[in-house]
Order: sequence, then C-alpha cells, then structure tokens
Amino acid sequence: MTGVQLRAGLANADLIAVLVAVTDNEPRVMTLRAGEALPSGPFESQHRSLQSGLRDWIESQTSHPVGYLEQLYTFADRDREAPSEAGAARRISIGYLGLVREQVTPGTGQPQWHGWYEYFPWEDHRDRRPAVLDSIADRLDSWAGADSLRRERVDFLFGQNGLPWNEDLALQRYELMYEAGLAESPSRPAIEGFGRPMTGDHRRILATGIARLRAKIKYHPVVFELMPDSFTLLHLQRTVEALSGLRLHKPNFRRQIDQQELVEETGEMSSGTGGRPAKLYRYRPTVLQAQALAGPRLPVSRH
Amino acid sequence: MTGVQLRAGLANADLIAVLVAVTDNEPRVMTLRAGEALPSGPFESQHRSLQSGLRDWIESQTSHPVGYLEQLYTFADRDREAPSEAGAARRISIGYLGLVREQVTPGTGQPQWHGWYEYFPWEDHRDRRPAVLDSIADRLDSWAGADSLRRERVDFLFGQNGLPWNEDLALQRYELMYEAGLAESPSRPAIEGFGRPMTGDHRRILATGIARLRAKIKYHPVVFELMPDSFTLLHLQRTVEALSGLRLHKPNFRRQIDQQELVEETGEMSSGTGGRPAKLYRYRPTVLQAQALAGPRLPVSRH
DNA sequence: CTCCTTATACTCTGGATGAGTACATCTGGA
DNA sequence: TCCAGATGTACTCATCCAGAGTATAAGGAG
Repeated sequence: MTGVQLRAGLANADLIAVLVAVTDNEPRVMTLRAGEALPSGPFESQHRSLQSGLRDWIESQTSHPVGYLEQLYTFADRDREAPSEAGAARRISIGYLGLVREQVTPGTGQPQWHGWYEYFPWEDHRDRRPAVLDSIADRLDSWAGADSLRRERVDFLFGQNGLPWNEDLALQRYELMYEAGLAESPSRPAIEGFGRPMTGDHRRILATGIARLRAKIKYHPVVFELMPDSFTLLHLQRTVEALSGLRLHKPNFRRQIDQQELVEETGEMSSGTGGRPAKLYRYRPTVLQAQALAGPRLPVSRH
Repeated sequence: MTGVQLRAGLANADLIAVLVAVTDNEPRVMTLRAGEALPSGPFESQHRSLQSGLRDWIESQTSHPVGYLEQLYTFADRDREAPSEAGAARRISIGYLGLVREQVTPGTGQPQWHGWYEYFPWEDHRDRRPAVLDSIADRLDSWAGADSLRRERVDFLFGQNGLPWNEDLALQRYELMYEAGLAESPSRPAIEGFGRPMTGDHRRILATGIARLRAKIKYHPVVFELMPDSFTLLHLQRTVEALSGLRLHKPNFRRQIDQQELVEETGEMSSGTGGRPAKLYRYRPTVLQAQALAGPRLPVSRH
C-alpha cells in the first residue's frame, strides 16, 4: 500500500441498485431486461455524492421519492463476469439498497417490478416451509458428503436437523448454494426450480440487499419508508412479514409497535376489507428513533 | 443508469484499511505518516478478490495473521480531498476493517500503532465522562442556536440532558462535529483539543471503523480475533471495554460469556498480576457461532 | 340472526438482564 | 505473621420483556 506491494490499476466503476417496494403484501424489486438484471450504470459525475445522484435518478424513474437509501456493498471480485480477455480492468460495482413507497404495479413500463421470492423461492416461509427446500436439501446433502463441516453449515443455514430457520441468513444461504453449484455462474447454467436466474452476479447482489433489509427492520424503523401515509397495524405487520418471509404473532406485534411509540392514530378508520374496521395510523418520526432502537446487549454498568 | 441519464466516468480507486489491535487494554489502529494517515494504496490486481489481496498485504506488514476482515464502506464523495482542478476523476476508496491479534508495540518500524482515543478522546468513557465533552457541548450548543432539531440531535448523540450515552454512535457524533465545524476539513484547520487530525477524510473513515466494530462485538464473537490464544476472563472483559469505551459489570459479563459457551478452560492458570490467579480460557469456535448470536427481535410465531 | 373475519385488550410464564453481595485466593508490605 | 488490597468466582434478587394463549368487540355476507 506504500506503492511498492500493490500495483496501480484504473478501475471501471458503476452503481447498481436494489430498489425495493412492497405491493399487495409482496416484496418487489425493480428490474430491467425482463427481470434479468438490476438497474445499474456508470457514475453520475455532477452530484457531490453518489447517494444524491442515485436518489435523483430513482425518483425520475419511479416518480416516488426514495424514502431510504443506503450503501450495500462494493462488489469487485475478479470472477464477477464471464471471463474476459486478459488485462481487462477489474469491474467495480457499488451496490445500493433503496426503499420506495408502495407502487401500483405498472403496466408495461420499462422498469418492471418483480417479486423477490421469484428469485429466492426458498426464502418465503409465510405460509409454510417451501417445498423447494427439500430438493435443495437433497442436493446439498450429496454436496456435503461426509464433510462434517459442510453438513454443519448446511444444517445451520437451512434450518435442518431441528435447527431453527433464521431469515437473516439469506445471503449466506445463496452463497452456499452458489458454492455447491446450485446457482447460475459464468460457467454454469441456472437450474430449473431453484429460483429465477439473473445476469452476472446480480442475484447475489439482490440477496445481499434482502439480507441487509431483513436485518435492518429489526433495529431501525425503515419499514415505514415502504408504507403509505396511513395504514392499519395489520397492513404494517403484513409488510414486515413480506420482507422477513415469516409469520408474526399478531398481539405481540401490536404490543411492540405500541410500546415503541412509532405510530399515532390518524383518527380515521379503514374502509375494512373483511371484518371489523381498523384504526388508521401514521408514522411518527423522531430524530431519536431515526437512529437507534436496539437495546444495548452489553452488560453495561450504569453509574 | 440505462446509459442515458448517467454519464460514463473512469474512476480511480484504492483500498484503505482500518486495522485494529488491542494492546495493554488500549485499542490501537495502524497508521502511516506519524499517525496522520491510514494505510492505503491502489488495487492489487493479482488476487481474485480485494479481500484476499488486502489480507496478504496486512500479514506481510504486521507479521500476524488477520483474524477478521470486512468491507466497511466505499467513500466516494466529491469533497473528500482538497479541491483539485476541474475535470479530475472522482476518487473512490474502498474501506476495510481488519482485526489482528495483540501486538507488542513496535519500536520505530514504519507502520505505527496509535491509540484510537487519541483521535476521538470524547469516546472513552471507561474511567469517567471525558472532560472534552464539556467544551464540545459548548461549541455544539452555540452551533445549534435556537434550532430545536439540532438541539435534539446534539442531546441524543452526545448524551446530554439526561439522555444516555450510546457508544455505537461514534460515526454520527463525528459527522455532527464535522458539520458543526469542529473537525478538520479541506477548508478548515484542526482545532486543538478535539482529537488528533488526519489527512483527507481518514478520520471519518476511522470513525466508521470504530462504530462498526462497536456494533459488531455485540452480535458476533469477533473480539476473540483480538485476543491471544489463551486469556483470562478479565482480560477479555478489558478488551471489550477498550473497544466500547465503557465499563462493564463483571459478574454479568462472566455470566454472558459462560452462557454463550464461547470459551473453554485450558486448565492452566494465569501467573497473576495482582490478586488471586485466574483460570485461562481459550476461544471455542463453532460454525454456528461464527455467524449468528443475536436473539431474534421480531415477535416470531414459532410453529 | 348467525357465522366468519378482523380488531383489540388482556393474562400468564419463562428467561434474560441489571444490580448487588459474599466469599476465595493470591501478593506485598507493616 | 498478619493484614490490606486486589483480583477471581459464585451466588441471589428484582425487573423487564418476549413468547404464547385467551377473550371480547365490531364489522360484512349469507
């Protein structure tokens, strides 16, 4: 790094966005090329920060303001694309995760929204344990063979052998599947039934976004960036469930929302889709809440 | 992003590392140029991934294996450096956080280790609330003026007005200070007493690393990457305290470590620096532990 | 009017956490 | 020799919160 060990290189960099919205209780991601690619492109050089440039661009595309935008990861591995001629520059992509408010599913506009469970069908545990998990487990089983380390990893990541399912491990699950040859790669075609493939490493980038968002909603009130101005508590719950791929315990969910004082009643009632009309709520943002909600997990000595 | 809205640009990219070790209960970071800069340099283009290239480089520099290495953030804002001539390429730096085992403080070798609280003296709350906080609070107070939003932010970030101190907010604190003109910038000199300055935005990058590490040790057993092979529980506690800048409650700290079954006795005892000799422990890594230790905070409905 | 669905308010229980106390075992100096 | 000081280690106790379950209210459809 002192200029001796590392050789200088000029890198080609671009931005790549995982844009998420939740419509009809389904988490969706913005795609191009018939769902094959995430939106991406080279730098916008006018803006001061990448973030603000990206924000502008998204707003022009979706006609909704971006509620939340965060940097995900910078992808720069050598084997991201199909092998190119020697001497080609390493391709760098700076990935961003963005949240936009609920959208009416557009007709045939260029940017299309696809349900993210099309790409990761094994991640949706809302109704039941997905059936795909059995065939995945089969394949991973033979991949692991007698290697106990591999078996342990599989059991842990996919909730086998009595271990619990952990929704946050979406990225690590995908990476394991990739390693085991169950996902498309420059040298491998996609396998039927194991989720819709994408170009290059876009599916990995999407998995990164999903995992990040699933982890995030536990500490930060970012879900509200996906909600309309007013909503019922069940609607909010369904949105969280959509993202996490899990079912939640209704009374406890309400209690939590209540305790955290994140929302307030608008005074109006929902027109009611089935049963008793529900109160409508709105988000009550605070400077404090915007940042930290996680309880301290260190045994801190107060005083 | 479709090539229309965004203009192509060729970016100059390099790596920048926040390398942390804890020696003598003091968290230290590797620096160059007499503590003025973090180690950084252009890409190593031989390796498959950035990570592995960086890992090799660090090991050659510190002669210790890197226990843990994670991507921090990609810094690409326009005003990172002193204003350069128009048309200059935007500078991209991919920041990494790395942990290396305890080091004997080297003599006058090129890479020097500096205690990170030299740069952020207000972050060390182990002995007492640092005195600098008062002068910082003064300055921020006049910066906030009558703006209640600003006041709220200051109170929240710096634990004023009865609000608790939150050690995880190190980055946000620095950013607020920067915004308020209390930290060096291309157009501003450093202020005496408010921490040792660094080149460019290196101090911000260091703050990013500190914040990330402080958050991380709560969920992941990464502290052990900073420990020698065998250690006493108090030594472990002191290390966590050094990183978090807080004092912990001894009995509860031990209980936690115990319950999580992260360590096992070596059978040996410490030679004892003061009182009764302590049992020595070693880290007991497991595939499972390596990843998730956080309790689920969503009200998940089991079954 | 009855059933079904959704909304909303409780209760109960166990475990984790914050906090404090008691006692053991070493070193070093009066 | 014995005490003071420091550290190590094992408890107890109270509180809070999260998981789980139950009960009741209020709408619509037939």
